[in-house]
Amino acid sequence: MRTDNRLPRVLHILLHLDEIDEPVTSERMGEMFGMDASLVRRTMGGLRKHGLVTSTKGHGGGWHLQRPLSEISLMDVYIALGSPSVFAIGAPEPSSPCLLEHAASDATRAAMGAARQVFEKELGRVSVSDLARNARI
Amino acid sequence: MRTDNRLPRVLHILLHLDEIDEPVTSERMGEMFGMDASLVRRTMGGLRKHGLVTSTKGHGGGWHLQRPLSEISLMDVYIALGSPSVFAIGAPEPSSPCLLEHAASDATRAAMGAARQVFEKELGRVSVSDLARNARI
DNA sequence: CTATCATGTGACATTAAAAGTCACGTGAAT
DNA sequence: ATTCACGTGACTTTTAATGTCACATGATAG
Repeated sequence: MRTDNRLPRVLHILLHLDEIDEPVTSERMGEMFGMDASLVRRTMGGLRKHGLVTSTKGHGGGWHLQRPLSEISLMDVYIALGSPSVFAIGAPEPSSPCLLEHAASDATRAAMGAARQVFEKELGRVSVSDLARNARI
Repeated sequence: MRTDNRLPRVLHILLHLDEIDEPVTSERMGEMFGMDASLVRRTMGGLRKHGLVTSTKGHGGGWHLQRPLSEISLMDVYIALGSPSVFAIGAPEPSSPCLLEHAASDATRAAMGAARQVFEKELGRVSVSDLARNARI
């Protein structure tokens, strides 16, 4: 399985976006972060739909923040990315009515559920501006 | 990325293995669990290396448990599978010395680390025989 | 008005790792 | 000696993220 690295990448983008006053084009972001401009648009598009950023077309257009970073939690970003699945391991729906298979699936899921809760709680209590503050120390 | 379903699958196998007195061949396991016999051998081989099961060759050979299920925690099984990576999301090593990129990576990793700890703790406090007990209720 | 800039998006190519398959070597029991 | 069963290298298949390309859409400048 290939890991989904969008969360840290988007956080990085947002942190820089906050330091630039004028709108930033996808093209420029692509150069800054080593991404294809089209991929930038696609990724940022998710954030736009969730009200984190806005985009303007035409001359002088580009991306800018819609809310201050202090009002965006890492969890908001994670959700805006579509709440990608956290786990590389899984427990598929049991393929048989076998109770032992169910027990094995359930136990695996229980551990994953507990881990997921912690993951989301951690993301929820940190704002993107907290990261900027940490970086400055 | 495709999810790694080996943990629940192997737990299921171990639970059945405990209910069969004679050694079970890979061939038979393959039929029981819808796997290629070769894949069974490969998967169980990991468990053998960690002392959870043993295998015998030749007539009447096959797989059997080396320890009672009450002495095997889900964490033992997870480790025997090679401690596969838990997460489908990730934070790669920062590609630049940019402090903001580091902060973004670190925050993501911190949440993942907390989640991983909980995942492993949950696995550690459940034995495979606990699953059998749950299934019987 | 039209040329240019920039986003929006469908379609396709690439990549990475699990899962699955095949073939054959090794060793044990009859 | 034959059959059974594991052990394992090498390969193919599968799946979803990632990345790329081309072009439509809409906004601004002059």
